[in-house]
Amino acid sequence: METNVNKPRIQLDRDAWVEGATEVLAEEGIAGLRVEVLAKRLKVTKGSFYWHFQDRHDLLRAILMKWRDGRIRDIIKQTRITPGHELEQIYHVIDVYSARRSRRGMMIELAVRDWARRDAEAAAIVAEVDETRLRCARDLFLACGVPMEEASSRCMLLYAYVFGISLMIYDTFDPDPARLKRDIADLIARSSSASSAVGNGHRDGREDGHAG
Amino acid sequence: METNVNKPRIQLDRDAWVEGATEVLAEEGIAGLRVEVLAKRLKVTKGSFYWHFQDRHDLLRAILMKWRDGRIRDIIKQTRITPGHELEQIYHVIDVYSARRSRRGMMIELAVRDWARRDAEAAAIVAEVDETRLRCARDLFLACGVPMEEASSRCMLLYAYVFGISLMIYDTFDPDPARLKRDIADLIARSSSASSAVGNGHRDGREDGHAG
DNA sequence: ATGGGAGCGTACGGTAGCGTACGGTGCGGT
DNA sequence: ACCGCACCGTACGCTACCGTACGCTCCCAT
Repeated sequence: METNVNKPRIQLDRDAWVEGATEVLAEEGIAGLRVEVLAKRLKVTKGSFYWHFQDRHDLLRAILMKWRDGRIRDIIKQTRITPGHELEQIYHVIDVYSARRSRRGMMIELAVRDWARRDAEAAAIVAEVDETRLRCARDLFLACGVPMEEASSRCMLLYAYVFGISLMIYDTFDPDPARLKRDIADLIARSSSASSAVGNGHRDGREDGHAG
Repeated sequence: METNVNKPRIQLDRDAWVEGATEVLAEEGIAGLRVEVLAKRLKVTKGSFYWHFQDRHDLLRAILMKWRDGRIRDIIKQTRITPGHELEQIYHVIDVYSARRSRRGMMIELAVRDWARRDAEAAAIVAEVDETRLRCARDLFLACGVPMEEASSRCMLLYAYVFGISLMIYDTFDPDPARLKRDIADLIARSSSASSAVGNGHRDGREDGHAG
């Protein structure tokens, strides 16, 4: 916030708390998100917390809403169709959710989804986000010429894959994880029904033909 | 509880505790698994608990080991190759992990994986289970005639999908979830490299050719 | 029948965390 | 100058939970 003040007097606002809380959520999960711990992390005491928030639940709601807004804004931005690059965009979406690409984002994602398994409010938010993401991704497949039902299946598979893969621990399974991920992306993105926009510069010479 | 004994005198053994603990784990997550809560659920006090277990951590280790053993035994059993039915078996594996088929099992699965994100011991167990499952599923693909690398990709996609899909909330996305799941299973299982064992009785007339 | 141990209950001390009450501090406005 | 408010610290009561100490009660073997 304060750019260069020497003696900061860093007044925390509500959003700073939400920001820090999201960080803790990513690291410790919803159960590890305690207000006293969070306060210590922000170098203040909970006296401050209860100035900005009515109670812990008030914070949790704020976290959820901010997360939802960010995710929805993000997916809309990244799936805004640029004609001629639809398939490329699909690969891009897969890559963006790759855990390594933004470990932090995925940790939050998983924490929120675990939270949603036992909390109706969180579940409602996740439902909103999923709905939006699925529709956006489906539109991308549709723009590739994939028929409606197949587009639905493939975008669902896409998201299930990106979340599921980051739940798995498979260090010793395959000697070439990069190849693995590329091939899986192909399985998800390359439709036999697509208007063969494959090879528009994105698939840098890997069309070695084992998939049709 | 007891079938016909009037005054039960139900002595709890270690395994009964582990069983109950796994139940709580599924419902509340690892953070919600408290020994006093568990004791209350089993209608005893924690005085009993500390007879059977050294401490809480002792219980957690027992849970992990039992889970691992069960999962490994299960996957080996379900992927024991019956010649001529390999592809069918792949579809079966996908179906078995379908959340509806065993909601309880998937809840435990997700709870353990969430646990593993912050605990090295749990992570090691999950790694073992994943390794075994992936190898078993890959062998199934190989038996279908799928080449090694593609078999690796597809079995990875298979597991990522089954876990990922149960993290999502998509009630209102597609009007026909059953079709969705069938089509996704096709995307995962049907390889263009497979020795076309498709249609051996499992795919009950759905070869309508959009993925030929 | 009885002594011992397996299994459990009771009681306790200690810590972490929630939420409240209230007092202190610095800064902007007048 | 000083007032008030936004922001924060301190102190407290309460509950949940961990782990320990110890006593009680069945059951079984001798």
